[in-house]
Amino acid sequence: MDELYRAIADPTRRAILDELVDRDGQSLFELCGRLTMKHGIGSSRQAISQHLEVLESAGLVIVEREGRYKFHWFNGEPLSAISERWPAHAHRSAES
Amino acid sequence: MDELYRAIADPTRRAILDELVDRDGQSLFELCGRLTMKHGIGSSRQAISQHLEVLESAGLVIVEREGRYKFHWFNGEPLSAISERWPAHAHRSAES
DNA sequence: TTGACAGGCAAGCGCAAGCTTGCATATGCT
DNA sequence: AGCATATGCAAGCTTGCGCTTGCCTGTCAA
Repeated sequence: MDELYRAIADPTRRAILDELVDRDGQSLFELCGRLTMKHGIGSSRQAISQHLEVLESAGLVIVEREGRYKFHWFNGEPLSAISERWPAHAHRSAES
Repeated sequence: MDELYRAIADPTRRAILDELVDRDGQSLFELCGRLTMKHGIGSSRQAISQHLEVLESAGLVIVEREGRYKFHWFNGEPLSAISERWPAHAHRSAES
């Protein structure tokens, strides 16, 4: 459960989540290309792979192997723990 | 906006938010005591103070000085950016 | 005014995290 | 079989972060 907050703490990993929401089921190479093009991220393939491991262990990305390819899907379910933990509205009640 | 994710990445800062939700308007000393008692956090006063700076710059904690005291309020509004950015439900549609 | 109390500032340490590099494994095509 | 493709593994480096330590500032009461 601690992995969730660590996972979304990195801007590159957040961009990966954005990309997967935009187009689900991408492979590692596909992700690397689109991250470079659309998000200006110049990290190596291994770096992205390590990010995906973190996202997977947090449950935010679901992986499915198919031959020599590895496809990734976004899963936003773990994020609900955040809005359930803290109220999203301002807690400070209006007082003079 | 990047500060939000960094702020909730640390378990001690998350405990501080929990504490402020539980009892709003605490001072620094009060927070240190309750964090030690209820959450088993043995960090020094300076450490907690630095955490509060991070939370404040993320907009998650609102500060109000009163004499020599400094009171802290929880503000959950910035958290809404998370649920607005990614869908909380599973994105992978059932297939096969 | 003196002293106690609440908090701030800044330098330094140790560890974890992100990234790179180099090599290894596995799948598919010809 | 042989080679290119797609990904995995592991060691090493560097930066950032959380924390401590020591001293300074500001506020209130006696």
